[in-house]
Amino acid sequence: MGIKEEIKSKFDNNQIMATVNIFYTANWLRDISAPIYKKYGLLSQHYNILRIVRGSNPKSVSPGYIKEVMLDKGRDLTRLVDKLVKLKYVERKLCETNRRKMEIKITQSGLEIVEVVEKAMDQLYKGYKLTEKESEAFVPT
Amino acid sequence: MGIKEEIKSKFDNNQIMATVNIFYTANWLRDISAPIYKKYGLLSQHYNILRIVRGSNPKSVSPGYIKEVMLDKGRDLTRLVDKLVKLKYVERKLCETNRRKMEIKITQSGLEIVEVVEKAMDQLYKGYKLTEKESEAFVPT
DNA sequence: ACCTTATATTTGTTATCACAACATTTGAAG
DNA sequence: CTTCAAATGTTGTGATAACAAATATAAGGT
Repeated sequence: MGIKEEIKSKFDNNQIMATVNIFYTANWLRDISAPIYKKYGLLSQHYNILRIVRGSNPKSVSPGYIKEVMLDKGRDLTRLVDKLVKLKYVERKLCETNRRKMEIKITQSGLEIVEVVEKAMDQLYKGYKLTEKESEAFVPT
Repeated sequence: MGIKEEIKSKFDNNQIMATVNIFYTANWLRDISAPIYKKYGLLSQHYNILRIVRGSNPKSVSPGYIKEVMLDKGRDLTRLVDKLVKLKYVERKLCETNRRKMEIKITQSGLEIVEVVEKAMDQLYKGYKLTEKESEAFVPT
């Protein structure tokens, strides 16, 4: 195998190993995060939605918008939001001007819960270590 | 804010952004991989199990062992294996010497299917681009 | 107005996840 | 030998994921 092929093969191999490790790391992150969300009866996706809805507060947002910007594409958004409604973290009502749309708005207790979870997550993130190399490599440029 | 705090804060921030991006990347990888698995009636976890079982072939392995080494901790291993048994990709029988254990062994068609999926995944991996920096950063040293 | 197509979200269904409870077998202490 | 804790898997159950189909509204053309 010539030098070029060798480099290429090394790169392919790195790419595959990296892919595996990304899966592994993401699963690990999910597993250490889940208990925190769970403490408040949420999934990471609920938290993600709450942050999105908070981001536009006091304007309300539509499910379609949420779906667009979610980290993990919300394939079952209606029922995720159902739960947040039931927990009274968001309110949902028909849009007056376009009756196909729903308007979703975060409540006061929604705001409070996001903040609490946010702090817990910050603590968690401080507790684990990505190497600086890993962190920097994964910050989009 | 002094220079030290600034650096630390930058690092914290990088770490959080990296974390978000790992989630994002992992979800993306999952989404582009899923259709390939699906084509053969599998989930990524099934594929992961098949590769593990193949790894020990012709020796058989126990569910406990699979659980240990799986990328995504198999929380419901029995039923994941159930499906592989139903598809005739593995065989499962009681261990003679320790009747608490099960012995799981890959079949010929299991071997074939892994190889096919493996090739499809290789093709996929060649089609997308992690930067070299990303790949290298995520190869464990 | 009426028909067709596009948009926005919900619902139905099957399979899977997550977690706890259960069952069986083993090994070891008394 | 009997009893009991640990090891190993399985099963039950409610919640969620994935995907297709259904509903409802809007918009545009004729």
